[in-house]
Amino acid sequence: MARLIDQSKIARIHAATLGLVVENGYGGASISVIAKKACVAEGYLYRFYSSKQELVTSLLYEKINNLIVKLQEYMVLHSDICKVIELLILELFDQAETVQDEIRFIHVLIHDYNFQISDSQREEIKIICEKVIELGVKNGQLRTNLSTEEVYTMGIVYPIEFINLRIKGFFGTNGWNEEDKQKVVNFCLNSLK
Amino acid sequence: MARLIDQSKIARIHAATLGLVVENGYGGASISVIAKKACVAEGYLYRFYSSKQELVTSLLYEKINNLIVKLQEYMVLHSDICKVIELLILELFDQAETVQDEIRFIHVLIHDYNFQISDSQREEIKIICEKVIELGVKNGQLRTNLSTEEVYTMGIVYPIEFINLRIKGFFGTNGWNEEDKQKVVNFCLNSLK
DNA sequence: GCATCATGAATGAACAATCATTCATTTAAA
DNA sequence: TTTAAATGAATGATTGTTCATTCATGATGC
Repeated sequence: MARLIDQSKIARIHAATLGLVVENGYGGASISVIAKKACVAEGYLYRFYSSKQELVTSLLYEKINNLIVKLQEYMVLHSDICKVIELLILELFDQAETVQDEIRFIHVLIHDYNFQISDSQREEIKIICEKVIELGVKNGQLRTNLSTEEVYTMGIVYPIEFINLRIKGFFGTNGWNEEDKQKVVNFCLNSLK
Repeated sequence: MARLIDQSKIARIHAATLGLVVENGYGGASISVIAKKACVAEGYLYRFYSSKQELVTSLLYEKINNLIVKLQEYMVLHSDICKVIELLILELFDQAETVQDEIRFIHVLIHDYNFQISDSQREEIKIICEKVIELGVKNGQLRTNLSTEEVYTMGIVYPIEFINLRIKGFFGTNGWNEEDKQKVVNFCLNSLK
């Protein structure tokens, strides 16, 4: 038998891809640069992915799925829908603090025209949003005429957009503190109440 | 004397660039394709721009400036700050309806890592947001503890994001009607009240 | 325990395609 | 005739991808 596949190489390719996409966008993350950063041969990733597009897409799928799973866990644990939304937003901040790249990776690719969230994930997100509305309305925590888009936008898009504004220092302020986080939570929740 | 510069060629280059960036993103809008679509020689645009980046950047600058000017006009005409915000959001919808590409062009590039709004424009936007807060608080139409980011996000980013969600048919619905537009206006205004 | 073989993990030079950019040349109007 | 507008073939760098080759190691026979 031949030697075993070195899993650390794959992990390194993943990490390098993530970092380079975040830093330079999809176009700026070329195979040769990814391979160099991962200390791996240029053609190596083609043993696992049929193309650069597939590599990045599968990575995106995974990161989004992590969020979906987290969100579903919250919904199982809490009947208080405001708590669920708060936990989700704080999770986004938390990821941005600890593994900053992951949240920016999603942010970059979600707005890139080479990509789109898979239909199944989009459907999952839609269903979750509808469940949020149903539960929130039932126990009187949310407005009755909420749309899927409003929940999605204020639960995910707004916080991610805020985080990126702060990471880029768009209005001169970099980073955030506990008060900022709570302010975002309240802002998003209020808009849905 | 030699002949005069054919202005329609420049206009065609602009239009082609806009359309292709919207359709395929910055990376997908190559010089050769732009030139082909504009029915112009490949190297022609270099008579007016020193690079592809400069061409696209100046186009972005112009489109954003149009919005800033529109917004400033609204603020001169109306002391009712809610009316100003409503007009701005309706203008975004209007542009999306009539010259769909312009609003998508901004949306694509604003999230592309090859670009950023110029410092001067960013400063202008910041100042306008602060003025909105000042006026809105003075006549009791807006909350007292509003941040620049909240005004910017709900006045511009949210509507643009909504429009793109609908253009892409993200949740299955394409386009919008008058009721949708008013709902967005109300949603954004309420979040700032 | 050691040498050998067979396997497939890993490499990286080579490929064609495409990229942005240049500039000698052509063209047409002043 | 003069001038500069306009062209588009050519350039060199870079792209994603391929595949013949190399290399490390687990299995096998002694």
